[in-house]
Amino acid sequence: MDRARLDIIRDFNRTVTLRSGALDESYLGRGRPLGQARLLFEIGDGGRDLKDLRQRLRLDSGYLSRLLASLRRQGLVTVAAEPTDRRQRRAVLTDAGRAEWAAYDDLSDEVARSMLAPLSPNDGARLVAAMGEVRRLLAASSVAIAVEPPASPEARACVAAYVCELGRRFEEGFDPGNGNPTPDDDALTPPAGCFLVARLDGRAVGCGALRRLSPGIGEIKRMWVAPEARGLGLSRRLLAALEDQARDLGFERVRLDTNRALTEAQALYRSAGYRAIERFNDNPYADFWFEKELG
Amino acid sequence: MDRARLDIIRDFNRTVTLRSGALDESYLGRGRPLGQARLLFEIGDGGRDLKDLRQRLRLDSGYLSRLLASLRRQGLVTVAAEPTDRRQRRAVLTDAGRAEWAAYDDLSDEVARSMLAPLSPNDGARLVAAMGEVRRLLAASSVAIAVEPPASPEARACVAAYVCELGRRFEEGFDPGNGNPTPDDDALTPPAGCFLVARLDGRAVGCGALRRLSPGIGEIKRMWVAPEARGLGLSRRLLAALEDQARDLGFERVRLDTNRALTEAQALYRSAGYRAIERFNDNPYADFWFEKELG
DNA sequence: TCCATTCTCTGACTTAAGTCAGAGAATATC
DNA sequence: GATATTCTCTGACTTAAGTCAGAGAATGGA
Repeated sequence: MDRARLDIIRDFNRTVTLRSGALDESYLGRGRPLGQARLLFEIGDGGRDLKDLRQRLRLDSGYLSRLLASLRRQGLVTVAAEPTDRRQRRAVLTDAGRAEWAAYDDLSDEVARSMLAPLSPNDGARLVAAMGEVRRLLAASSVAIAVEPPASPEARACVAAYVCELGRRFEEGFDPGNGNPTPDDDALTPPAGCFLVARLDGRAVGCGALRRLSPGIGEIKRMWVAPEARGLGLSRRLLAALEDQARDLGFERVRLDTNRALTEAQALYRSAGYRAIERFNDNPYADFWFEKELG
Repeated sequence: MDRARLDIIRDFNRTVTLRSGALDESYLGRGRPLGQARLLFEIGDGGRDLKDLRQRLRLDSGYLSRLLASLRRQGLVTVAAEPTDRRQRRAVLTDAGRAEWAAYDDLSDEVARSMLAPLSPNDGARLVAAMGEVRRLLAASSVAIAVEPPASPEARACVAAYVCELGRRFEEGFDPGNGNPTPDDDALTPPAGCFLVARLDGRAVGCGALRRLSPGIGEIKRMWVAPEARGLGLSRRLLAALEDQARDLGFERVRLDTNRALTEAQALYRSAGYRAIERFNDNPYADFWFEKELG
């Protein structure tokens, strides 16, 4: 049973990498090594910071430098310092570079089209649907959730995005300083509490915090998932991970509050075994309060 | 609309090659270059002919030779001449080689497992289902159908498999020499007729023949799809390709006969627009006769 | 202001991967 | 029995890809 499933996945990995390797080969058709082609394509229409490129393509800085030099020699790219921070540099495509980019873009389309072409319309639609599903679920399965210091830049960015989103969604707006004191970093650091960050390929795409409310009771705060990572079942995993942390930190139950505008959050809490309780704080933005006994 | 579908496919290609690259990386973890690791894995438990290995992994013969030499130096592989044809050689794993093979096998399982692990049981099942579907449809889409000489070894092998299968499936057995004279190669070669072979990654997985029955009327024969390639919609594509060929060769209609045991073939012909007609030949194995007007 | 840090570049490497021509043995074909 | 063909191997290459140490400019913080 499990064997059969593993075999399907292994088969998939085998054949699909082979087929998708067709893209690499079509890229090579333009007479440029893959590394250069990928770099050119990644720089894209708007240009990109070298740091960004290095992270995305996982390149050694020396190697990137050399690849760029060769694209520059071909007249496809210019590199200039950022005005804001002149240590950083930014690669931008020239007109010739943009033309090459378009050619690679066309090749990508062609490969995609050639996968659909031999299939009946019905099978083609099934293929696209199945590919979308695989992509979505593989993305979901490669999200890693880990405890991180709440003061890290990524954690701060998540919280900022969270605050910004609440401001947009609450009817009454949201001012994080109003009434509900923001927990300081120590309160969100073990052993007092913790801060979880969910990462997809290194990029932070979600967070959640746990702090001590009173003896034996933890409070869950700052649960947030980036828009591009929604629909992956991530909030449910974050919630479960926070509950695991709460258990490890010795809490017997956890509480949380939420605003009436966040209907999907309420549904999540209910389906995860939370029950509505009386108001336990004076958060002016809270409309519902929940609690769960940890098993 | 089409744009959206292409983007899903491109997205899929991107992320999936990335994720399945995890397998390569895990292979590298055993301190051996990928080429060697893949070769070792491909030799497998029972050993493999070098020619076979070269085709599967698309290796230059010199390169293969060197890779094998290095595996031999590591004591993982022995290479010996085939007794039947002493130009050919066969690579076989030693005990140490088999142990390494098992280690790579475990790594493949582990990668597959790690894709399932973070998902809920429900999502895991959906992932496996979607992967199976993608694999199946990509295989279907990479089958190529082409006119080939009916005397080629691959064509002969297809016909032999076809004859063998009819022998198994007909209640009365099947003797290709009985009553129904087998068309000679010229009759299945343009401009008289043609022979189509369907190939999946170079391997012949199906065939179909067309010959002249009388002026303006062609006859379809020898339609066969290998068991491992069934369920890909291949027979429908073969039939359509034969009809295209018939049009090109100037036929106005095509006929065919079939045995009562081949129920799925009858269903195919009906759904492809064929109508039952009176007996038009004296094939002792035929129970039904069909005809289609070519548009 | 000084010092540590960040960011990019250069030089000097290593290694894997792959190509090509041709030699030599075994076999198939006429 | 001569000749062509098939199959593998060796030698001599090229190229891409990637690593590592360190230099040099710009910036941020004590």
